[in-house]
Amino acid sequence: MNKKLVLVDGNSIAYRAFFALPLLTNDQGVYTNAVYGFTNMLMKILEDQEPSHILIAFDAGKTTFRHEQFESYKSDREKTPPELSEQMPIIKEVLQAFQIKVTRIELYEADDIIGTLSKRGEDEGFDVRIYTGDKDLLQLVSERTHVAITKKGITNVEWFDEAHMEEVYGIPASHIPDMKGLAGDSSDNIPGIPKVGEKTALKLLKEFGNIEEVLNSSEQVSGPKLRERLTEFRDQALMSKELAVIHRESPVEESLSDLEYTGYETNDVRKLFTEYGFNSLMKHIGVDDEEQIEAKERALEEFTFHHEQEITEDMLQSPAALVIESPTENYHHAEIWGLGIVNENGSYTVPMDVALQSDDFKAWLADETKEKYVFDGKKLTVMLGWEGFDVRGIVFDTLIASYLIDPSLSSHDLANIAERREMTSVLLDEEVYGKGAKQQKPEADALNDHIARKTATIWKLQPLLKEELTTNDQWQLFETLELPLALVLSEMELEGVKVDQEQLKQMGVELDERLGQLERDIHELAGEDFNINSPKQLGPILFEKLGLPVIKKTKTGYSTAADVLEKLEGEHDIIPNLLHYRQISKLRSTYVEGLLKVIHGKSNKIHTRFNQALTQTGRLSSQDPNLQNIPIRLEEGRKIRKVFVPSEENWYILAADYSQIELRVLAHMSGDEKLMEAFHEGQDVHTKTAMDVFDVSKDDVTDTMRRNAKAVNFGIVYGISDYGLSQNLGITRKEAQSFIDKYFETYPNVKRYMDESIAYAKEHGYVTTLLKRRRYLHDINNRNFNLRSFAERTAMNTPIQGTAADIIKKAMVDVANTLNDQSLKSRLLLQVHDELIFEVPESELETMKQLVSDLMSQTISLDVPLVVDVEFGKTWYEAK
DNA sequence: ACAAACACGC
DNA sequence: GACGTACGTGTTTGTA
Repeated sequence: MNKKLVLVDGNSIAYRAFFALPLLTNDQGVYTNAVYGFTNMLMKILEDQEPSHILIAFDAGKTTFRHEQFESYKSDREKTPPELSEQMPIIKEVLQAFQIKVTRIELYEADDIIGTLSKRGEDEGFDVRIYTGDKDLLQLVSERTHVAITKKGITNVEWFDEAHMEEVYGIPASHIPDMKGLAGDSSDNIPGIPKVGEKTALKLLKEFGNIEEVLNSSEQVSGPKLRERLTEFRDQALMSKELAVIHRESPVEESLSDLEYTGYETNDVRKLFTEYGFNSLMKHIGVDDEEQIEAKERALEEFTFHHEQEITEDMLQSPAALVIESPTENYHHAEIWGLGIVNENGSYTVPMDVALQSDDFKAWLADETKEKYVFDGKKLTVMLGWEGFDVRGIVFDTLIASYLIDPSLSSHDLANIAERREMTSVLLDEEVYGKGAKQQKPEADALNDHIARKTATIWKLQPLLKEELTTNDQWQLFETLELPLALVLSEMELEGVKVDQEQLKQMGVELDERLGQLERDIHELAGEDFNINSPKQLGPILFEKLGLPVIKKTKTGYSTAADVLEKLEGEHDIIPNLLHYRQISKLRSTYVEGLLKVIHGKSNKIHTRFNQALTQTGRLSSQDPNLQNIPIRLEEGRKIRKVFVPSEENWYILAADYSQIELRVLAHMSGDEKLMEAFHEGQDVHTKTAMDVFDVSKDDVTDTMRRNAKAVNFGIVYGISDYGLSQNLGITRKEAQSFIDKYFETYPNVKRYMDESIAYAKEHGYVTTLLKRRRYLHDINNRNFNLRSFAERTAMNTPIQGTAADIIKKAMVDVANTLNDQSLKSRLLLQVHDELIFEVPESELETMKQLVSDLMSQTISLDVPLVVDVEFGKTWYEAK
């Protein structure tokens, strides 16, 4: 048998895993990110190496024999964060479950254990493979011993054998301590020689051999300063080298035969993975999805329900939990599988065709006084809407409740919502039905069981979630804003938007022609045919064949993104053609073909779906198709809007948008007089910002000043960093930072408000909007600068963007109610973050212009006016 | 089936 | 000492 000894630097890998992953916790709130990363790495090692022998070495306590030589050894090292220390025992548990030997020795480091065992291994004819993040261990590389150094991420490593050592360092492995002796190592607080870094050290060693020879030949070294330092710090260098030498005769008790690896018990590992929530790792230990689900099914609570072949009086009570089951993601094309009702009388399922034929059921659905608890009422309402049913009386929606309680949760599936509240009453749809191509309808009994469980879960969750909302002071937000909005959105989605299909096709033909011409030109300019849509093919052509300067690289090669191409505009005729090609290509695929694909067969309209429970800020999103990113900035793209037309003769498209709503919200929430002034006086806010920031009069504001001011305003609203701003303006980070500083000097109350937001977040762990929407910022006190900075920017930005979202949502509810109350025919069709799109009969145009503008600007009262611009036209394009 | 690169809106 | 930088959706390519 192949003798292969794998030695792992446990502390190093744990550290790496901890910092590479966000601070995950399992459902008990135990931190698990380092355990997860470590386990992932461990399994990769076992898979890749199939070791015959393996050991994980850990450091012992704080002091080691090296401290006797040099007391400040590793003294500057930051203390291990408690969030990581807590995880070390769990890592040991994992290793135990995997039946892998672990060791540590007092006064020695993991390095020394590894050094000793690798030597013993080599002597006994083993191939040795070492995993670590610490380059010190490279000194052990030999013909039989290879070292893997962790790179970006956790499971990525760079392998060093003798040849690769030569390539990278140009010195033999055994001279790594010599290098440390000269260059030192700030992370271990090894001093080395001041001002000598890795580069210099390598140069010297390549020239003279080892450290002693370098020091002895110091008079031959070029550079007088360096020569002096070599003499002056001679002893320090020698001591540094000694510190870096790994001890290869440490008192390791384990013999090699103790380290023999015979594998693990799947069950032990599975138990542990379940405990810590490592479901994604299950498949790596040969526990497949079905086994997992079976295990879960066995764990489900006992549950009984009645499957009936007719709708009965017992079912149509109030309140009741209601499930209309459909596996179809896009509910405009839903296949309905069944119906579940749970109320005081019990739990029922009924075949859907039976329910659809029942007038009693239809009346119950449409009866506002019959209170219904649901999961995703919008989906339910739209699905039944397509079937000609009206749904009223939804008074609780578990999806929306879960979203409001914590939008940051990665999943608001019913099973997850329940699981978080210690309920084991239901499985995920995916677990029952399978996913993707493997999805299939189960046997009737299993299907009805699942439907009944879902319905019962909603029933049981309702009081819990209501309590949580109340505790969070979010009940009003839920009841008067989000829940009514869900109904408004369902009407918008069901109504759909009419598009001029013929015109869209015509645009497709024209774009095709232009694309063909551009393609020919580009191929000619490149001197060869290639796939222009492939950055992988385009990169080498631009930056190798045509020799254009490389501005930016991506993970996988050259960046060919628009901002890069724009910098190359003057360099080659191919560039403008490429930019144009990209633009046209986007229009054709996403907008022309994309929209044609989603015209609904039954209505000949486009029916998007708004996701009301997704964004972290409270905004909506739109999909299938996304009607919130229809082109507007460039004229060519904007023409797409011409195909969006009213669905009836002599009607108009009316667009009403809030002017600068986020900045107005900021002015209101911060109470900054200077910023409020701009809005009270009805000035152009970017010009006003430029005047204030650059301290000039209105006439002296240059285009550049206004552009900079606008970018800073933009940055404030979106919470971008100095880096983001610098990218936007094509300036350095320093310059961007100084703009931001100036902005805060100019608007001190904005600064104060931002600081208060951060302080609030640090104290409470979340920030809120005007209407009590919440966003938790888990990294707000993180030691990692970037994560913390990001959380801080989010703390500043979310109350602003989120409040703007609150406002337009409230306006939507107001508008929908008023249209209804006044029996107007006009219909709300779309929302695009700060604007509402309607279709309006000619006879209502004047009424609507006034009404919509008034309702939107008065839906909430701020200390600055909310200004609404209203436009209309025969198409969306003309409503500008 | 999934990731990467790119581009559109706010 | 480096982390990776507003959010969301959709398209295409290219690989597993």
